[in-house]
Amino acid sequence: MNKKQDLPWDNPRFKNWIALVRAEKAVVRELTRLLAPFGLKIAQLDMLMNLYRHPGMSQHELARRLLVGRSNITMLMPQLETQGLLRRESDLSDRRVMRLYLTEDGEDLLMQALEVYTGLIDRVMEQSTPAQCDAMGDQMRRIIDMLADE
Amino acid sequence: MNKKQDLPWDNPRFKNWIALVRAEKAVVRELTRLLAPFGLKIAQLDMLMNLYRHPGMSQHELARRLLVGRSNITMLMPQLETQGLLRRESDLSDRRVMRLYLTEDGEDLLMQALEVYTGLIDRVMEQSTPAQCDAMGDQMRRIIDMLADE
DNA sequence: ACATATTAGTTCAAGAATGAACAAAAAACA
DNA sequence: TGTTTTTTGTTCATTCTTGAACTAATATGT
Repeated sequence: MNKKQDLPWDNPRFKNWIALVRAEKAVVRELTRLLAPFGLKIAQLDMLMNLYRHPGMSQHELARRLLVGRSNITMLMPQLETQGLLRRESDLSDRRVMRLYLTEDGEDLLMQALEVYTGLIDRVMEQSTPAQCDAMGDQMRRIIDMLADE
Repeated sequence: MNKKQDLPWDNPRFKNWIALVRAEKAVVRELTRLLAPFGLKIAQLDMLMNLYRHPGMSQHELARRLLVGRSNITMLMPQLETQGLLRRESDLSDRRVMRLYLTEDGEDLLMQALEVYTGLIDRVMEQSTPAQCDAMGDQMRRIIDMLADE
């Protein structure tokens, strides 16, 4: 009922969520711009970051962690492999899985790109106090847990 | 220098930002799922929402507001028009611009979809107190302002 | 052991989003 | 007025992402 009265724009929660989406989009845009000189896209940087932290990850694990389809990983592999940023090795104990490792070049490029990334995030997050920033992060982690589907 | 010591994962700001990105992605995933029964995609819902608030918007204004390219709007138009959700009228005083208006059907569908959308956001935002939620929204708006490019 | 799941990765076709190049209309300016 | 710039929207080629169908390898259950 009351269709006109409870429009979402009057709902603080909704308005704040929309702000979050727009902020995220703006940062993604800027990050894309900053990464271009490295020949890297965000999706690729995400992969490198995850492989740095968890060397030997399988493609399936990587896909799950990045919230993308398995086929997406397959499609992105050739680029990263021919760029020499990572290498794939068949797992000997389970011949279905491919284990992924950064190369030296991949690690070097990652470090350079991360400096740009953290620089941007620092600038962005300086808009808030550390306490606010942490509170926001906690909120986000609660949301992630709530929607975790498995 | 100190490459290993200032890794971004030890940086609270960075960690919190990553959480935000993951939370946003999770919500987008869930929303996509919830909108499927309406035959709507998020991009289309965004357009309907903006046209509801600002009837008669031009495609260019809409693109800027949604942070997408102008061509993107052009490509999405045929779907929404043949679905009968909106109509386009040439502006008489400036024959370059197309003015966009929701149809009755578009408005009806929008209201139904918005109920689902706000329901999800309410559930998601219930993870925080109203004050925390507002604080987060303020942070996001500061970020948007900071990155506003024009 | 053997038939039946399930799982990892690939292939393929389709849908979205982008940016560059373009046409038409309007604005700016001389 | 007439020329040049800007602006609006479209077209097109390209890239990214997805999901379904498929193969090969492993698990499960009897």
